[in-house]
Amino acid sequence: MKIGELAAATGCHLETVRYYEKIGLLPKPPRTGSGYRAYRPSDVARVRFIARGRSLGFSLDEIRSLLRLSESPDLACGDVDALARQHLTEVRLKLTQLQRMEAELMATVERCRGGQRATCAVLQSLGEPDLPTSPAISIHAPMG
Amino acid sequence: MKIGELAAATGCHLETVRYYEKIGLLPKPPRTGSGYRAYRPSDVARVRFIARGRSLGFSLDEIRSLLRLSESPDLACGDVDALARQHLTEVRLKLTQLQRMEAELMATVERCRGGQRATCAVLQSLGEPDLPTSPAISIHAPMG
DNA sequence: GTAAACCCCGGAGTCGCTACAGGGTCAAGC
DNA sequence: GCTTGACCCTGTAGCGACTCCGGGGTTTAC
Ligand SMILES: [Zn+2]
Ligand SMILES: [Zn+2]
Ligand SMILES: [Zn+2]
Ligand SMILES: [Zn+2]
Repeated sequence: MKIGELAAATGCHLETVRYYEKIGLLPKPPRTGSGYRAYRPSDVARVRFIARGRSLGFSLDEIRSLLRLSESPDLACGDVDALARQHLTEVRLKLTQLQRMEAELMATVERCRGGQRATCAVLQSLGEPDLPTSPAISIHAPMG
Repeated sequence: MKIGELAAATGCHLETVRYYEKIGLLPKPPRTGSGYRAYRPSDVARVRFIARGRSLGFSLDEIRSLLRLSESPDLACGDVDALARQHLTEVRLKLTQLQRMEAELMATVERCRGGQRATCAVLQSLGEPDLPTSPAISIHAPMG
């Protein structure tokens, strides 16, 4: 199976597949005579594992660890679970930050019901001299 | 006031201040004879405006627009509010994605109470062939 | 035979910083 | 006068996780 089919079967772009190969998340597949990558069905499973991990917010480095752990079938799953729980706390931290952000933003927007610019609550809130600035988290990062 | 004092007064790194200047968010300040940047108090307000905007999750581009809008004092605040409301919906979208992520992750982690790797619910969930992969959002981005 | 659809590679761009490397400047202490 | 250290300058490279582009080669269908 060629890279396009693999991409279609897993729902990700073929550039992404090449990227995963480049950073060592996918093994280098054999090539056809003309240099095309030739994948096997198990590669579909591996890419799907990665995609599903990403959709749970795992970083590619965490997924790399999970893949390694999944390849040694004798081990107990303690390490896997620890990694997942650790990641869950990261997610929850982000969640509370985002909730705070949403609350502040909503309060600000609600306060301003379209008057003059000079009394705009949004601008007032941004211009307030001594409000504490909580940690900035990225909302506009590209999301697949 | 020198860049270090500006940074201290606003709570951000001086590299960040230089970065804001580079991308045109801060005007180029005059220089001392030896080439040091010499800021005025109004620059503190501007950097704080940016920092507060970032802490509400606005992108630097959105903040650029907000700054421009804040500089034409005659306008009504309709555009400002529209931008803020638009951003609020972005935040809420991210929030629901993160909540979904948290719920799935928690359910998975709870299902697995540390047995054998072969029955690890986390690995099973990742290896499940036909689970839909929802959009991946970045959890591990650097956060100030 | 030729056009479309696929594949290859390498490099650059995204966002919002952060961290150097390799220098210049300034104030204080001896 | 000399050194030490804290500050400042520029320019560049790096982070994560892709995405897109240019400039080519290959395969497939009509
Ligand atoms: Zn994580
Ligand atoms: Zn307003
Ligand atoms: Zn926004
Ligand atoms: Zn487990």
